[in-house]
Amino acid sequence: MLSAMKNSEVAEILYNIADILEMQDVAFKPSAYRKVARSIEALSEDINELAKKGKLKDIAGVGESIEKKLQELLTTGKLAYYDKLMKGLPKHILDLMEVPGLGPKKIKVLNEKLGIDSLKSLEAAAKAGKIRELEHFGEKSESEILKGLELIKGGRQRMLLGEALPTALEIEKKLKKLPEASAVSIAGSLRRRKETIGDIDILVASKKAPKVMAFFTKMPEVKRILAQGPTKSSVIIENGMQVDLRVIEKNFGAALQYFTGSKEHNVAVRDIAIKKGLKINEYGVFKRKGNRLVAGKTEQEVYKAIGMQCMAPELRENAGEIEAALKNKLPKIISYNEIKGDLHTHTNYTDGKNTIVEMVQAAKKLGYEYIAITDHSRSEPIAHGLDEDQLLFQIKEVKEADRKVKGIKVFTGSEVDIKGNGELDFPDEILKKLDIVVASIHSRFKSPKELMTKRITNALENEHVDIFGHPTGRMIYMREPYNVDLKKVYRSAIDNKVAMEINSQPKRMDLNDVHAKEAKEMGAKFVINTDAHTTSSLGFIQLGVSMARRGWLEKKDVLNTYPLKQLPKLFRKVRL
DNA sequence: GCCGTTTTCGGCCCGACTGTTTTCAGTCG
Repeated sequence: MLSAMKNSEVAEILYNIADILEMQDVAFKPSAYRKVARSIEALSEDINELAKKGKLKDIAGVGESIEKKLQELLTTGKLAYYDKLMKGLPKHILDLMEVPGLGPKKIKVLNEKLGIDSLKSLEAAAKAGKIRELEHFGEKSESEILKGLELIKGGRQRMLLGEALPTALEIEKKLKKLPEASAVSIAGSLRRRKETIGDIDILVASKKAPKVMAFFTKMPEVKRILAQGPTKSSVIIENGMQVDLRVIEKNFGAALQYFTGSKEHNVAVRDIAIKKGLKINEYGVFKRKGNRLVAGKTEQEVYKAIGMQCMAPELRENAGEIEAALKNKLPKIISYNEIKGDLHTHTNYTDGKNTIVEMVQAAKKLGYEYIAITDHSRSEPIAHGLDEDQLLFQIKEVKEADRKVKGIKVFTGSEVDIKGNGELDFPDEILKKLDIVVASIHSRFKSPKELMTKRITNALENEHVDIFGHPTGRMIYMREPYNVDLKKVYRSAIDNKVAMEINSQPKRMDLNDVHAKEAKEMGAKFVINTDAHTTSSLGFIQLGVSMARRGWLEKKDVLNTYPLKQLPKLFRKVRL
């Protein structure tokens, strides 16, 4: 049987088509294909589902011709048009698109003049000094190509939000101290709190751009300057991250809106502006006739000028927020200070680093009203999972900590392993002694979809389970999510009053934004937890909240935003 | 190839930076 194509695979083929057409000097079609590719990447639904419902044309940018091609691709796994385009082409030539600074046009020249058709032949030609001899290329382009090739070999990938954010905040802080800077903000995907970040974007308002640029490019952590102009500079800092700085003189709001993106969001926003006879760029909102400035000081002003509600950066992905903002129907998404407690934490009883009391005191310091101690169960030998006796012993100590540390409620709990057969790692008479039970998968990740789905729904049907921990099991860049029918899992969680976890570990961030939004639309409830193994990682909660915000979750959807005294209504075993 | 409260034909988001030119094309975000 033909295995279904993923949205990302379909998008990649469309991107490839666009690149090939551009090499052939075909006008406008490339951007048409790219637009559809971007729409498909941003879809929250499986494109195969859309195809089944005959709704491919609902995808932005899809017309008759591309609809037919998508149908062919999704039903047969092949696309004659694409094969035909690829036929006359060297097999690996599209790999060259990965080299920074090379696009379809330059690749075409390299291929025609030097016969370059792969990364390997590109490197050989560059090292032999042949590229500098080409028209419109020079020594500099040649050495940039070699640097680019090194970068690809190093496999530099996007960094995790949890890694990029602290670095960016440091740099932002330094820039804020400059007397020449009247406003400073992180922008780009980092401001939108995407789970992975390509590079750090920072925006500064200043009338003395050269001074700001000089300070920025001379910061001690700068290792290499990639570009430096009067309004834009790019550097690589010592930990390998790329940081881009933009300086603008005025209308900070317009610039911030522009550089926050996403690109898809901005294209859609500009489209609306055009229809209203307006033009939006980083300098402001202008009347198309006469070029008169009508807005730009703040982001609110920019959105208002085109008849939209202003929305949090986390929502700007062209995933429905534009339509909602036009109708004044944006959700009131959860704020960063509304979490009242953490319901998934570990201690040195298992693989955590701190004692129960240390964890409790750290939670109190964050202003929490409650915390649950949920160490691993016995099936987790790697994490030194507790057996029944050890757990019973720990329960006593947790209760003691609850009495000892005033001003915060400490719940007993466990992160119970869901075994291969869907049974839980502790019997019911143990589970019912606990206030909070988090059920999670830690083994047999490769179970087939049906089995995995059944395994999970079985576990969620146990009346003692409160939370389904890190629901997809993915680890960013390290482990794919397990194969599971998530809709059935959400349904089971809703029916059994189990909350879906948004796990805030930087590598997990699980559920992610798209899944959380889907689950919410079906009626699921959530908890945002850190799964902290140290006192300091309780701070990861901010990452989980950002994921929830990106998933359009509101305060009422997230159970650990409720005050302590309401918890017995929300969780079955919690007693105060 | 797509799309329509400027249009069913004739437009397509837009500006900065780079390297190569000597006024600009390509790339990037």
